[in-house]
Amino acid sequence: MQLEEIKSKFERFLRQKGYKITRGRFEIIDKIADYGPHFEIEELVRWIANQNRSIASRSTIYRTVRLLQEFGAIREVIKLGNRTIYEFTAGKPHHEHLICVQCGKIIEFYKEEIEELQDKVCEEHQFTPLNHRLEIFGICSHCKAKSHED
Amino acid sequence: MQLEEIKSKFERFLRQKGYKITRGRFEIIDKIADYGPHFEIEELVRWIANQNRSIASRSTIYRTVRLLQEFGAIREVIKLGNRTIYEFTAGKPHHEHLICVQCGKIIEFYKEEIEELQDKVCEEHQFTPLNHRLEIFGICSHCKAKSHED
DNA sequence: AGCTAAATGAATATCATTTTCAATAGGAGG
DNA sequence: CCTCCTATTGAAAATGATATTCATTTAGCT
Ligand SMILES: [Mn+2]
Ligand SMILES: [Mn+2]
Ligand SMILES: [Zn+2]
Ligand SMILES: [Zn+2]
Repeated sequence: MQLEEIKSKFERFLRQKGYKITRGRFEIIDKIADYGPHFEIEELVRWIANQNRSIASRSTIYRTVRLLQEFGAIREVIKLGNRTIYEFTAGKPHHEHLICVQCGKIIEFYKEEIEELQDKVCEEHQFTPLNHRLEIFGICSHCKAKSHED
Repeated sequence: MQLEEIKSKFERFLRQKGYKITRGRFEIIDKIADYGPHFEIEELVRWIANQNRSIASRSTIYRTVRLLQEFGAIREVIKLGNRTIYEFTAGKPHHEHLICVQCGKIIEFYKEEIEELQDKVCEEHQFTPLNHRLEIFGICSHCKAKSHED
């Protein structure tokens, strides 16, 4: 289980930054890990609020997600309309996404060659890449099949 | 000059949809074409408002940008924070972007091989791609040089 | 235990974008 | 050219995600 490892690294991160170790922050990490691979903050806020014991307010959840991004355990992966979908990168290898615009399904993929070509492009432009995001929007096989039914 | 061509195709599009041909819509196209390759709507609204004769209200500008997206002359190319950067695709070939997180500079590029690999990935997942966006965030050569000065 | 700065929650603000609604203007038909 | 119907427009208000404010609480040091 690497969740504990991430939490202890996060603890070190907080200490080093002079931030405090609070129960709320670690409970939010647990909830995010429980929630699933991809989430929207509002969705998470509602999900947490619907549980017996509310562990943190909306403000704290937003603040903690920001902190976890700074730390590097969370990244923004899809931006569509006014929605931002995050993911808990927690030891997961880097990857990109196919997003079904019909049903919202998210498929993950990784193509080494695409990554290499990106580095090549950056070199050609003397550009120092920090991060990137490749979003492919389209129709998943399930939705495709369904639309042929009628 | 293909701007005129685009406008006449847009006119056909409007007619076909049962929409009306209004002066405002075409003046907004002219302004967008004048403005530059990439724009944010609020920026455009302010820019248009600062000109002698105001050609359209904020609402109409938003509505027209949406219409032009539907028509296919404009696409969302970068989403960073709460900012959306659009571009007038007006006959321009498809491309992706490098975005300097320091100065905001946008560099365009196109790599045929990346496009092909994307199609391959989609096939592998029986996914029908409609459109995609590859954003590479980093530091441009100019900002890099500047940060080495001190 | 006592002190101080950081964290928290609730309410409020912000910012981009959308919607509402009353007034106006295309454009089809006469 | 006139009339009527409907789409469009502008201004203001609403929305929705996220950020900020501020009074209160808490972590962590002495
Ligand atoms: Mn993912
Ligand atoms: Mn571009
Ligand atoms: Zn689907
Ligand atoms: Zn730069």
